[in-house]
Amino acid sequence: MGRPPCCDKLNVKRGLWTAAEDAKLLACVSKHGVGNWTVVPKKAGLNRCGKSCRLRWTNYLRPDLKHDTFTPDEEEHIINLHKAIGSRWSMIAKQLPGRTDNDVKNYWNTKLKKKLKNIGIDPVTHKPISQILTDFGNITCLPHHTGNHFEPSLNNNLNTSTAFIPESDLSSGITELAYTNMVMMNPIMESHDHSSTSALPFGFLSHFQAMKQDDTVPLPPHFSNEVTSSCSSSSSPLATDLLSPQYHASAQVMAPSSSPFNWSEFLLQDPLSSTDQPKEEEVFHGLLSSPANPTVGNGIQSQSFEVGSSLAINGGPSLNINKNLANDHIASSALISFVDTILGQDSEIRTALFPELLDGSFDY
DNA sequence: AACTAGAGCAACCGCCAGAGG
DNA sequence: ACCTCTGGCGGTTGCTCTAGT
Repeated sequence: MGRPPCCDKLNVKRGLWTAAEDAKLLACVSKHGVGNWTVVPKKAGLNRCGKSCRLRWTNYLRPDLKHDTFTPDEEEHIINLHKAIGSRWSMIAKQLPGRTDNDVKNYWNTKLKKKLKNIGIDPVTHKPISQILTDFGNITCLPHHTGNHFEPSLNNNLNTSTAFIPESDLSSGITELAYTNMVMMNPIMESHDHSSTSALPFGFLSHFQAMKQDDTVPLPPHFSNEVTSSCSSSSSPLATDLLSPQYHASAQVMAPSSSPFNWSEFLLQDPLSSTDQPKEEEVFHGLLSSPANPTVGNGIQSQSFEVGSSLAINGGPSLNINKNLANDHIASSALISFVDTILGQDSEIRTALFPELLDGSFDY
């Protein structure tokens, strides 16, 4: 048999912690340190699960935690890091001294997502919603029968995707379903002849739904709920997006200057620059090794992570993430090769998972 | 004053990888 | 080798507070 359980799960106290419990936990941790959380409740005289004690300590009682509101600098860090690595809250939190993953996650969900939506940026892809709409306009109307056929399950599966729909878009006649479909289909559609995608492929959607139900079937990166650009091409603007004047123009339009920093800066760049696409951890270490990143744990030597500082990734060319890429030749070259790589990988994934989509004989 | 809706956030849930018995 | 646990993580829930009516 395995280990004995750490506590009687049915009889431990749950819910909010009292001041007395906090004091006991603090006293215990200061006396014995943080090691084996399974014995902490017994040592501290608490009727709590060890897991609950660990959570309380790491999220609230740790002496190095900040409990004040996030600063604009911290906001910048979170947004930049989210754009780079997605919802890896623990990794993001490690870059913000005194903040926990829970803090960062809550702040993102309650404040930053809304802030981005309000200025027309999709908080998942960090792309301007106007661009998504433009792309949608290039796809001819979704047929009614398709909507009727898929609406319930699609809405069920993709509720979160519609969260960012600006009211103006809804009032202008774009339904949530259409919007959802648009966002869903856009990454795949945009690299194909738009004229051939006038109807949603039933086989494709059912394939998608089947994959959602079967964990053994790998989802293509497009369908990740929270997209991470370090491992997925979909969150990064495609080559045509990055290099087109419309992309830059729309980014400018969608980012008013009322914020303490320029929000449009979060739209245009991707930290990956090398043709040899670095692994996720390498990318993040590339971020950490920026010349200005404060030190945070794991033995990683770093200094303050300045948004706008150059990112030297994996020994490759530096990307200044705050400079306009249109004016940055080096960065543009790096991005082009990066995007080429991504497009190639994208194509492979599509061929593997949706051969019918790439087969000219496929009949919708 | 009472009610309601929304925001904020602490805590829980469930999954995973690695480790212990 | 197998089973079960721990620790860590991201996602979600539900309670509390506050502002608006």
